[in-house]
Amino acid sequence: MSLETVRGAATIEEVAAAAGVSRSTVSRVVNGSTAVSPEALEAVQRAIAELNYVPNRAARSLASRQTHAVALIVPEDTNRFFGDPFFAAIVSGIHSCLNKSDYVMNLFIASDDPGDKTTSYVRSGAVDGAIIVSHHSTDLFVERIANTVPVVYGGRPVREREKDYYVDVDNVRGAKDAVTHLIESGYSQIATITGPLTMPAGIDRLEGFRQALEAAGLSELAVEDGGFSAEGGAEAMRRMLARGIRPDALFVASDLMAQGAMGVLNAAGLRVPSDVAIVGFDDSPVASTVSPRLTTMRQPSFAQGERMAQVLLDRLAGKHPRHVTILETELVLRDSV
Amino acid sequence: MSLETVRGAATIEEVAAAAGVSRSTVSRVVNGSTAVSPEALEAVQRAIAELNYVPNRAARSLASRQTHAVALIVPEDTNRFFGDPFFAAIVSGIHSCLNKSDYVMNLFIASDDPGDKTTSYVRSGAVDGAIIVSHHSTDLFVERIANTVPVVYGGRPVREREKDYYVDVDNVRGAKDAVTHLIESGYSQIATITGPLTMPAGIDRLEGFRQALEAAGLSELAVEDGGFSAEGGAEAMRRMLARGIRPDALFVASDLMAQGAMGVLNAAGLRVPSDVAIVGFDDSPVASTVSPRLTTMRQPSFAQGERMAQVLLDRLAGKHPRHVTILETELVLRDSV
DNA sequence: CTGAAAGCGCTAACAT
DNA sequence: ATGTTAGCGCTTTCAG
Repeated sequence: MSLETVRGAATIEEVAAAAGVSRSTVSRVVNGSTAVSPEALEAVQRAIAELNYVPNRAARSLASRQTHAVALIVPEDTNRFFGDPFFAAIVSGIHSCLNKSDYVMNLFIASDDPGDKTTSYVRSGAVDGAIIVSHHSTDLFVERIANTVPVVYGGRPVREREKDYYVDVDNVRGAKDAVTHLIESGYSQIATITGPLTMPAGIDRLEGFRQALEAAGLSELAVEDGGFSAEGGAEAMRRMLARGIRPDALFVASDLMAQGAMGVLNAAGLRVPSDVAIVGFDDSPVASTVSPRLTTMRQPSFAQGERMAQVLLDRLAGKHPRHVTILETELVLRDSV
Repeated sequence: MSLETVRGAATIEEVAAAAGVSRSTVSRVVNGSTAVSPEALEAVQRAIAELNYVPNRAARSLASRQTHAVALIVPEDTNRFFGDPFFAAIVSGIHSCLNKSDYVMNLFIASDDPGDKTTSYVRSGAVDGAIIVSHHSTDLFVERIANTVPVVYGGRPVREREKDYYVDVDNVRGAKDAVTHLIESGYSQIATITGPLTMPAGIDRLEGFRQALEAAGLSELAVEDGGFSAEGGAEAMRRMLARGIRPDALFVASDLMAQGAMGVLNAAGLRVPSDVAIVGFDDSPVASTVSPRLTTMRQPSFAQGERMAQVLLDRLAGKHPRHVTILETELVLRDSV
């Protein structure tokens, strides 16, 4: 017994002894039960402070069947995840919300994970719930996870089910407004660089693009997939140019892709916005870094992250939050259109 | 008992029953012990597959006193952390190494918040070890964590102790080589924009700057702190210009700061490299994005992350890795000098 | 308001 | 090679 204390970790038993009460009472104090006399409370608190007691998480979790941890699961490859400011903002928001609670966050970058560590981690009871951001339609394990613990999705799930909880931005509306701005600015030869059309965000923004065009009686000049990355955006732009297509305006479904596209345009001797106007999406940090600064549709990613965490926390607390939250976007006017 | 199975989680007991063996044998199979007969192994594996058994992490951790999790602790404000490609590369490296092992990573963005969730998380036995990246001299909780579990630092710790384990790049040497390159290119009016001088990386790169100057018999023109951020770099540049200082070359201790500085230089009508040559540090993605593309000292951040994780894993496995690993940098010639 | 007792699901000696 | 036996440190009925 004293052998165990070698490692320095005081147990609830030792605290109980020091305070002259039973383990149960210490447990009540630790867990904030009101049914404790002031004297006992006082004694226990002193003992805890003296012994520098921190409850063992595994033991607590085993007994209570709760972990007070949530998984943040990102089915992307590592580079994409860490390179994309969109994720940065989402994670910040989640972290900000969780930080006010007594939950901790476990980050999983799940795609490069053939052994499916993520799924078995979740199924091992290591977390009480999960937040899943940006899953493609090809991600099979998502369902297995959703069958194991409460899940909140970032963005509309690929195959939406009635019981799904998610927080999304109004991508259709945002894209439509962005393109409408282009049209109202006098452009009519409008092409788009999309995200992957396996992702709802990619699909929805393309849909908004088309709605705006249709509402104005215009037809789409070109649609290229840029995969939501700077390099993909550059390639999409190259393909478009190679096909001899010369838009007077471009709706690019993410700022990162817009950055890539602008580089290619630049190299081709085309000026922004005089030759080609561009409106991006996200308002990520690069939007104000590139030259000319990018006019873009701002996406409230931080708020989205916060909200996702809050919805999950509410569910875990037994409350009944709304299944779907849609956040609005906002056009930020800069110099590229 | 059958009430428990409602949640669907099979226990080791159920697997044992299904396989017709004892719990111990199942445990041996799960943990890869060789002392199991082929028949038993076969039976247990089948039972595991049939019951979809995943060991409960809390129970396993409680009994074995190991968690197979490590904390990645980043004592930075969240925006800095996610905005900086340097961290992105480090974390990718860590993730890459951990992913090959059976350890999982718990990400902690430790605020200086006195509530100190991170510390108590670590002290609760939730992780077997920790990786701590980029701590300032002001971060108090670092020591408490290092006293609780094995720690590996990213970068030389502020107050280095003999027993510390860390992985760093050779900042002094790298900075010295960068500045030497400037000198050999014929520049002599050389100023620097440093990182925070509360951080070893900031201190060491300044030291290298001075060593190169001294070796060439030159004196330093100006030293401004740019705080390792783009905005800070811009401000540092503004201050320098406002003081009437006109370097012919600049050593900027991070590419992000160099980007900021270049914007200011540009706005002031100064051309790079004809008016002011610049060498950066990091070789972060922006280095090849800015115009002109930045000559910079490449830092092997991904490798650094990988190595940090490996050192920690080795320690946890009872091996005795070297306390200190220093990785070399490499000058990448582009267009800014 | 408090304590006793019974596990939570698993590992790890120790026998056999 | 396998089973038996104790716990790991905590929560949680259940009595009192």
